[in-house]
Amino acid sequence: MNLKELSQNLGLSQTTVSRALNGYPEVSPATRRRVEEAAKTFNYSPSTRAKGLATGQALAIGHVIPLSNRHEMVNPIFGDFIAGAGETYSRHGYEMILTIVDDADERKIYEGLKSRRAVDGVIVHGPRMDDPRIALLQELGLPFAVHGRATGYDKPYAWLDVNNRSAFQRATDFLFDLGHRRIGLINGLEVMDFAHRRRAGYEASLGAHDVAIDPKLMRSGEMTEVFGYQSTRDMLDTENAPTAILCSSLISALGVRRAIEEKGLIMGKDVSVITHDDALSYLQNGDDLPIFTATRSSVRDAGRKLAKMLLAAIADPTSTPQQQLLEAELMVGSSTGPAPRKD
Amino acid sequence: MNLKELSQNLGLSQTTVSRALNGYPEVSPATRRRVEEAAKTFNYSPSTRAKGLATGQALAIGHVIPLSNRHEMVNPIFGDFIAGAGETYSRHGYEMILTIVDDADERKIYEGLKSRRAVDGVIVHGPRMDDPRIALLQELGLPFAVHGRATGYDKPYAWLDVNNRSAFQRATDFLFDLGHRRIGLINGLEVMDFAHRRRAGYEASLGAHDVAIDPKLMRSGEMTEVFGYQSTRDMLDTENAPTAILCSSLISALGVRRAIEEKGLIMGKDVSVITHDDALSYLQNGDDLPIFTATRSSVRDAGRKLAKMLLAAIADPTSTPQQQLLEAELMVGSSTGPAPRKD
DNA sequence: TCATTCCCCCAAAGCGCTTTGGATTTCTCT
DNA sequence: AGAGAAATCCAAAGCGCTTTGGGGGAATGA
Repeated sequence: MNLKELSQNLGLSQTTVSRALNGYPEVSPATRRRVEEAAKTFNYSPSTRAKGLATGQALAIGHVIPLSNRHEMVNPIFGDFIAGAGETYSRHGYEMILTIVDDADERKIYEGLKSRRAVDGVIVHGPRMDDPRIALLQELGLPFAVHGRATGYDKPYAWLDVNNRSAFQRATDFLFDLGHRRIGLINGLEVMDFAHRRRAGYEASLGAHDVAIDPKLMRSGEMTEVFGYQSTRDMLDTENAPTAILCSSLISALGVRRAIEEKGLIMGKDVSVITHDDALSYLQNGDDLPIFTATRSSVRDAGRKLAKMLLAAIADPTSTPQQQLLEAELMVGSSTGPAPRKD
Repeated sequence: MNLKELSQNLGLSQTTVSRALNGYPEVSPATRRRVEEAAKTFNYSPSTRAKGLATGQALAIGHVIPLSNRHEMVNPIFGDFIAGAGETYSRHGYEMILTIVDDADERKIYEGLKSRRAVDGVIVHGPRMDDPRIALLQELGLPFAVHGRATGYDKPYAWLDVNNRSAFQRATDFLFDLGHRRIGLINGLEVMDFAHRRRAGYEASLGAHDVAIDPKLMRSGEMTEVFGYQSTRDMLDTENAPTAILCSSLISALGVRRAIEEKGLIMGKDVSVITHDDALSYLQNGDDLPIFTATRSSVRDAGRKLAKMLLAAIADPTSTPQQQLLEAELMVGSSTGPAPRKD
């Protein structure tokens, strides 16, 4: 069923039917009702492509997901983020177009998206330090919004980020308050902007407490369970082992716990652990009371908000770019406790 | 830059330029080269929408992701599957359109996709027992391919599935061979077809070894870490505790291990564990040598294959539906060992 | 040389929608 | 009742592409 058939069926012109369906005022309420009912019974909805051609809009948002640098790792965050964003899109009649690329082809992908007029805007995932994509998109004139920020790029652009720095600073402060002085950091890849900021927060707290930064207590890598495990095991094996560990992801935190328990130590007593928790639907931090003390911020919620932001920017291209900094909440669980006294 | 401008620029008609770019024979090699170069320098690529309108194709595949029944859980599999499928699509010039829905709205979504002519076909994720979507899609005449199968629907349709039944039967057999007789099953939600089949395999093996099915040894739920942990803890607390556990996901397996170790038992010695492993990029089962003994099948690879299958079905709608059953490989790790002797 | 076949190329129609610029009809007011 | 304003509706153009149905020129064969 297309517009033509529907309008013939109703004995109206295509113009009138189109207007009735799109809420234009030049149509009597009676006619509008009639049209809407017919559309429903015939199960008519306008062809996205034709509509897009006519209006010059794509009614679609692109998500370009980078495969983490040659590690072939798909960001585990991504499913939940998408779920959040998708909600917003469908409420506004937009479609979500996904592209998975390895970093090398990114430029081509964005250019293609632009020149094919396939999307009205894009969400940038996983910004890295000095990420070239932001300049590229600005140059292309393709509306965009970034999940995170890119240190090193200073012109204004739309982004939404968790305050990673303050979250990790606060978490570290919390450990100091508990009496810990040797605190390890198991971080994500530090080319990723978020990891860089987390480390900055961690180091700021160390500085504020007059504790020297010890490279032996810092690890950076893809945040897998195994990575958390190995890093922790190695740190605990050193002679001046940390009494607390800060960890960048719940997945690696599972590995951290494993290493601790394998050593016969008790998490929350011998070694304290704080992790960041993205509130992923398939990786809950305990049922009601959290297992891990965590800095928590829902990535799904971030998806919802960032999508809304991008749609607003598309609707009014002249507006100044929105920026939103979410504060993570510190949830105290059973993985932290007072530093063990040296005997 | 659009076709018209490009052709004027070249002093050719739109027809010729279009033909040159699409590989039609009625164009001299010299002209073709000239056109291709111009297209490259002007960064021209045809508008997807216009092309779609003209050809009647959408050049897009829809993925409709169900939010797991009122649990709001995004399938953790999904990121890796999509990554695999995306590869195939982009190689064939297709776009991937994602829609996230909760089960109630599914029908509307598929109807909308069809009537808006937004996609040329869809991938069905997470089929459940007697899944109504398959009949619906067949009725709508929208090409589709299923990741998994739906028990209870008997007409032929395109699918790709892991042989879950044989995998779990084999895994259970393996445990019997090691001398285990009390074997627990920690399964996914049994409305999901895959979980049903896994259970069937498990039960078949029990039957073949003359061991009665004990409901106390079987759990079914969303496969989170916490679920694995609690189920295992509960089972180990009973007086006739299992000496081996079969688990449906690596995530829950982490919880299984935690429960075992918390009890002061050793995995692979006191309690053996076999898990299914989807080879997710962010959840590797050890680095080189696997930690868990596992039935392994790459979900990313499944994505690649199923996408290819769907594209083939779209290219030739008259062909009979392809079906592909992948065998999971049993990888022996350190989580299994001979059954402890009763003293 | 002329007719025939290829080779290249083109004008124009059509895909399904929105939107501009009227054309009718119905109201409203004097 | 008659004129101007409102209220409804319509025909046709246009979005950017593909594709049908030729058309003219060069090459080929007799």
